[in-house]
Amino acid sequence: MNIGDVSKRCGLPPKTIRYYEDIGLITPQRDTNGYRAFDLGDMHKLAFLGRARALGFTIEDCRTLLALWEDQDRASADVRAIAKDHLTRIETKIADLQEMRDTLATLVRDCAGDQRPDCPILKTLESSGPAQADAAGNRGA
Amino acid sequence: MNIGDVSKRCGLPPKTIRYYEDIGLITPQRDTNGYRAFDLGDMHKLAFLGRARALGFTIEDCRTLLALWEDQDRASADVRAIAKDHLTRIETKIADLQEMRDTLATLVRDCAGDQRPDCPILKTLESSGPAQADAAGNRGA
DNA sequence: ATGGGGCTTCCATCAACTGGAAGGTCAAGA
DNA sequence: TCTTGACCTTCCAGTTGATGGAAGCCCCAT
Repeated sequence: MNIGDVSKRCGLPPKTIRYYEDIGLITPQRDTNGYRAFDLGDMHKLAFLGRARALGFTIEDCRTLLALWEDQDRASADVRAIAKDHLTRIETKIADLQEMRDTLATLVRDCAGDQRPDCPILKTLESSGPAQADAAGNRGA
Repeated sequence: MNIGDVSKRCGLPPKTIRYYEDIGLITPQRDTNGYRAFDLGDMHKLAFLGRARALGFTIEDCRTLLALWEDQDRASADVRAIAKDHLTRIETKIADLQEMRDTLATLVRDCAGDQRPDCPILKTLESSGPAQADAAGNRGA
C-alpha cells in the first residue's frame, strides 16, 4: 500500500503519516522506487494512533500506549494509569474553560454592544484583581 | 520602572513582557543604560493583557482589544463581537473535551487495572470506527 | 512524449511563550 | 577599590503536532 491508500483507509492525512514515521511511531518498508510500502500492521498502528489522538492523548502517551498494545505481557494497570492521568488533565482543562466561559458569558450578557463606548468587558479587563496566574492553565496545553 | 518591578506588579514573567514588546503590544522607553523604562501606562496595558490572556483571548484578540480600549470613540459592539466569538470557541472546546472525558471515564471505569493484559482501553483504540476526524478539534487550538 | 497525478525530501510556519548562554550594569559590602 | 550577586540586555533554540509549499522523481494512460 502506498501512503495515499493508507491515508484514505485510516483517515490520517499523508503529511501526518510521514510525520509519525519521522518521530518513530511507525517504520514502514520502502519499495525499490523509494515509496513507502505499508503493510496491514502499519495500517492498524496508524488507525490506533488516530483514535488515541482523537481521545486527546499526547504523542508521547500514544507512543507508550502503542508499545503496551504490542506487548502481550503488559499489565492493564499500566494502560489504565496513563488513561487516568489523561482523564485528570482533561477534567482540569474543562474546569478552567468553564470558569472562563462563565466570566465571559456574564460580560457578554452585560455589554450593550451598541455604538456607545461604555463597555463592561473592557472595564473588567482594565481592573479586576491581579492579572497573573493564568486561570486557564493553557500556557503549556 | 525596570522590567522586574513591572513583572512583580502585573504578574507577568519578564520573558513574557519582553515578548509582548517584541510583537508590538507595548513599546516602553529605554534608559540610557539600555534598560527598559516602563511607565504606568505600560504597566496598565500589561495588566490588561494579563487579564485578557487569562480569559483565553488570543494574542491577536488582545491586540484588537487593547486598541479598542485606547480608542475613546470605540463602539462597545466591536468589543462584544470579539468576546462573543471567543465565548463560542470556548464552548465548542468544552463540548469536545466533555466528549473525550465521557469516553475516557467509561474506559477507565471498565479497565481492571491489574497485572493481566486484557484491557478495554486498548481494545477500543484497536478498533472502534474510523480513526479520523479528531473529535477534540484541538489540532489548531 | 506528454500530461497529470502521486510520491519523495526539505524547509518554513503556526501560538505563545520559555530556557539558556554570553555578556553589560548597578548597588552594597569588605 | 574590588568583588559579589542580582539585575538587565540580546539572541538562538526548543516546545506540540502538525501543515503548507517548493523542487523534483515516478508511473500510467493517452
